Amino acid sequence: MPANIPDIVIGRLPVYLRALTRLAQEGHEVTSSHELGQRLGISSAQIRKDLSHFGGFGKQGTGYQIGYLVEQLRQVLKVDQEWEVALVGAGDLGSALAHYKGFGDRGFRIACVFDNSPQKVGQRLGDFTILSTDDIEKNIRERGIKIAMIAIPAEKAQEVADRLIGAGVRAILNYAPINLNVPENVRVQYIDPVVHMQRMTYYLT
Amino acid sequence: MPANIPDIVIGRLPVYLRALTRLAQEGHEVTSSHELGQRLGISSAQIRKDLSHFGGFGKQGTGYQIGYLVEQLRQVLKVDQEWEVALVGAGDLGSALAHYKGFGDRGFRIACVFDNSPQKVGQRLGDFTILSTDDIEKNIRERGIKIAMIAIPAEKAQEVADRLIGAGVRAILNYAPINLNVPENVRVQYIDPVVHMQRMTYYLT
DNA sequence: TAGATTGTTAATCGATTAACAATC
DNA sequence: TAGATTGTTAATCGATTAACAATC
Repeated sequence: MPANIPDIVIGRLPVYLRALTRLAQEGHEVTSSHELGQRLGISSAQIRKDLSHFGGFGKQGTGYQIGYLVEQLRQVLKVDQEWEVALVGAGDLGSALAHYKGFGDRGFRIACVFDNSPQKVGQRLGDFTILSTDDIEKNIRERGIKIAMIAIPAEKAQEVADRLIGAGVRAILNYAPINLNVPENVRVQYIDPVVHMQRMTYYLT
Repeated sequence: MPANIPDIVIGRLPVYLRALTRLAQEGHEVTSSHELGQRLGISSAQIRKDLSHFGGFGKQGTGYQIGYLVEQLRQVLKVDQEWEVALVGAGDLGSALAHYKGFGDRGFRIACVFDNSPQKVGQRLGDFTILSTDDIEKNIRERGIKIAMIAIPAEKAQEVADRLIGAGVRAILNYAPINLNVPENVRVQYIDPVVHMQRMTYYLT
């Protein structure tokens, strides 16, 4: 396991993995840095450089065996296993996430769903029974869950994050439109559709 | 309007804007690059440099008037107006987006919702009547819509994107787990929860 | 062999940070 | 005035790209 890989490189690997999986679905068995780069709109040199941090996965003259490269990237990203994920928030967005079928074959499985509304606690949501947010610590700790998704209003997000982290969570996907303050051994990714759209309006005439 | 601002700078402005709005909600009237940087986990120098691309918004010794800075950033990002947004896909995720209350005061309003399922077309979804995807071109063009959200399966996403773009859309928020090929005058932002989580598992022990 | 493509090095390009004069 | 903080310059740091020997 090589050390000190730039985070920006790590950030591109899941995109490569997704594109490679799709190439495989389309029946391709081999690809090249040029082909992949063209699909993703990035340079072939960048792809080769990124991959070379982890080893030589290709062959001169022919390129990359897609199946093999997918396997290697899964290992690098540690998604050659299934991570249990906690979901906090059973509103519209939380429900959509709970029903989403796309986690399983990419390394994740929602393991429990929390909500703080007494009306919702005990109700079924897809395959889950909604648990009280009071039970976050107990459940997270017992199952050893390291990853959580936060899909609640901004006002409660920091408090919930603190509790998740206290219970052992080390990676948070935050849908609440607010920045979280977390210790440096905890990683956060943000999804806020408005932030993403505001980033594009600048370029509209 | 200054030219040639790095895109990475543009990408941070919505995050600044969100944090400033929250500071205002909390009752602050003034802030500094240090305070804002601390909240966001970035350096004060970066914030000052980023803002300085667009003008001197602060005052030595005292910092930034939050209300004024919010106003200026909204202008820079062109979200001092309300953009009409088309939503394609009325599944779980599309429904969650259609019901989301957080667009309005940040510059966006969903204007129409499309789905290709005959069962759904004509049904109500929140304030909308679901339209057939066959009518995408007509509606987008008539209303002059420039922004769209795609919340459909990967298989149909490229085709829908092509049609949206053909009808005049110039910015796409893509929730489908696939890379889109678009002309260079069209901007795309990607939201794929799995990609975001795979970016974090690398760091988990 | 001839053509293609990798992995890697060096050069270029761009972004971040440190530092400080200006000034509120 | 004294303390604080901006806007900006120069220095540092890091990422991307170009180029090519190696080799399939």
